[in-house]
Order: sequence, then structure tokens, then C-alpha cells
Amino acid sequence: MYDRLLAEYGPQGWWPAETDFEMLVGAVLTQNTTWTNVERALTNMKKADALNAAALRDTDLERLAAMIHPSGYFNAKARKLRALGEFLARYDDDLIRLFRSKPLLELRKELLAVFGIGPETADSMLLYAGGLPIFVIDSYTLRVLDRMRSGGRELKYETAQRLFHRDKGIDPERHYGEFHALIVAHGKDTCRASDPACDQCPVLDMCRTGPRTVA
DNA sequence: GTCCAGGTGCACC
DNA sequence: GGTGCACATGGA
Repeated sequence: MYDRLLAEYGPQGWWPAETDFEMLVGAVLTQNTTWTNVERALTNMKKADALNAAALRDTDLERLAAMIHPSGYFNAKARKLRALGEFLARYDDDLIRLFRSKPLLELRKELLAVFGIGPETADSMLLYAGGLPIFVIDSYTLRVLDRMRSGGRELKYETAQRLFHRDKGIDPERHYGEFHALIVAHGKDTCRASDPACDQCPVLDMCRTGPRTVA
């Protein structure tokens, strides 16, 4: 699956951010939102010199919401960014210090306790900003995995994540970041949510309904 | 007009 | 532990 996606879409080189801090903010802003809208919000934040942890804490919530308006859910996301800023203060806004402070799963648990950070956002932050070996599951991933399996009940986040983690053919350091990005590229390219059959997929011929040979 | 996008929190059962 | 709903903009 990885090889086919890479051959079709080429290296994605994720995450698209200039700094690790920008990555964290982008992870919150992109929740259920297109990346182009996130870019607009990030541009506004840069112009306002608000793309730093202190600004997330100090900027008026209303003003913060206005900046990130294009990314949707702006009131909710403004509160989430505030919570992120306050969380980072515990580590003196030092991301190196944060990601080196404790074992991966403890870090994950801590991130999940922050308002606005759920499983996908936490894992994205750990993988792309922290450089830690954890696979990111998103709606595209669940959709494609569900289609690869013959009916039955749908996968949950941690179950899907386990499938990637226990696959010895995938090297965490080399493949996790790129693999997730490729799945997103494929998800954007084809397999609309409203096409339950998805039997015309030109890239992944296992991405169809009906009997499967893939586990 | 309808559907969808790199989810999450919360109230209910 | 699961389900339903709110949160909101912008492009196809």
C-alpha cells in the first residue's frame, strides 16, 4: 500500500510547517477543515505576530478568533489554541524540553488531557513535531481500512493504529510520517465519503467493497 | 442547494 | 462505551 501510494503521489514531505510550533498550531486549526483555510488562518497569525506560545496565551480571545476565522469553528479553536499555549508554558514554551520530558505514551496521555487535543491531533504533534514513532489515524485512514476489510464492524482509532504499529514491514522512523501523508493525498484524490462502493479506485485496487484477501 | 474537509468536547443513555 | 449534536468557513 505504501509503495503504491508513493509511486502514485510522490513524497509528500509532511508536515507543511516552517517550525515545530507552527506545526502544533496547524494541527489544531486543521481539525475537520481544509488545509487551504488553515493556511489563511496561519498567514493572519503571522501578520499579527501571533504565531508564538506567548501570543496564544495573551491575545484577546476575540482577536484570536478573528485571525483564525477562515479555518472555521473559530471560537472553539481560539479556546483550543489558548489551552495549547497554557500547556506549553509548563515547559517554558520549549518544544524540545516537552518532547524529551517523558516516555511517548505518557506524553500522549498528557496531550490528550489538553482541551482541544484529541487522538489524531496528539499523535500528529508527537510524530511531526516531536519526531516520535507513533502512527496517525484520520478519517481517510479509517475509511480506506474499512474498505479493505470485508464488511463487518468499523475500526476504532486505537485498533487501526495497532495495525500499523505491529506491521514489521513499516519502519517508524522512515515511513510513519510519509505514509500518513500519502493516505491523506489518496483520500483527497479519490474515495469520496459518499461513494460507499469505491470500486473504481485506480491506485489501490484493494480499496473496494466485496471479498478481500487483505487482513 | 448539497456535500465535504487531515476532529473534538460534551451531554445523554 | 456508544451515540448524537454543536462547532463554522470555503470549495467542489
